[in-house]
Amino acid sequence: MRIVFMGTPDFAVPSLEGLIAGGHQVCGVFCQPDKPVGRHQNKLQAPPVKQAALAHDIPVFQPTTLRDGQALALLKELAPELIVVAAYGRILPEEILSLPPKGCINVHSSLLPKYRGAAPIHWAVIHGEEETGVTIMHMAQELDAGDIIRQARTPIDPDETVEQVHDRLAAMGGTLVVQVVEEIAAGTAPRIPQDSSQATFAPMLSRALSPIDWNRPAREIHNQIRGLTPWPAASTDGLGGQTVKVYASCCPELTTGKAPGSIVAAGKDGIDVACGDGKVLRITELQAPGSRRMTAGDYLRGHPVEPD
RNA sequence: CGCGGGGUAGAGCAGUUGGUAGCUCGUCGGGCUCAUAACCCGGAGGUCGUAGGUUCAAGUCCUGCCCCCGCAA
Repeated sequence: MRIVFMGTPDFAVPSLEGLIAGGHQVCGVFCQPDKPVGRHQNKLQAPPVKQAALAHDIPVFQPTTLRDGQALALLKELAPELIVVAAYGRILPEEILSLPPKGCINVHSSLLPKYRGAAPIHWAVIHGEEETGVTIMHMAQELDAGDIIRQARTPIDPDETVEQVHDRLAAMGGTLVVQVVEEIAAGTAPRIPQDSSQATFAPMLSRALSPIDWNRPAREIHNQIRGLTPWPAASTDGLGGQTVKVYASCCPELTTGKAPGSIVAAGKDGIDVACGDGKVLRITELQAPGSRRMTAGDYLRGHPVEPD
């Protein structure tokens, strides 16, 4: 099938490559403009999808807006039968949604109608969900509200990080989207309306989510930590008077009578902190200001932490 | 030139006004112990990121370069 692909970050790459490997004619790729990424210089970096597209000699387009008519004209020229969108990061106007004869489909990393929005994987982990998945849907005007074509499910391990889940879902999306495109070509694709009354929203992350509230249960803090790594990362300012970012933790089945936030123990296995439910959260990987990310054991050699 | 922090032993850190390079952990050897991630004694391991400069003397002051990190994205 003749397809235009729209996507930007890592998550979208397996979908693009799946379509290419599936023998489809990807006649053009849209992604966000290159953005400065340099620390000291204003270097621009091509998004992962652009790099993948160029590696396959597919034309790449990076419009700053889809609403000035140029994007529409360009798409008419490309004349795709279908547009496939995966984490493009931009809302498609109605005139584009209605352009391709076979419509526009989207690869979304949650089990819709749950977790509509920009950061579905993160919020699923933060909320301690035991299962998530990918959804391929027809796109509608309302964000992530279109009719579902297919879903694939996967369990979330209680100690998995958002990065691990992300990579698995990206791969699943790449497989499932190819299957769906085949069904659309064959005219056998199902079309299941979402129950919008069950919808939840997963907004973009920000550093405002970072501070750890030790009054919360250990398990919830653990979910926060593994859901925010590596960015924006959970943080706490209790250690040695400085704010540290916490990248990894575990929940040993230990209880304590100490006040939430107190250091229960500090050793090479990690730093044990008392939580609101009387249980202990063990910090296993962290980062001090101006320093690099390291294990708790390494951190303790140069930053003595005494139990309270 | 977007702002700022930093590169010192295998790891993590300290090093005051320039004057013999230190701490904790690890490591090696020995001791104690039923035993141990415990304790005691002893040892090895660093051209202080790199290239120059100032100085009787530079980890420390000056300049260029490389790399890492935070903010910002």
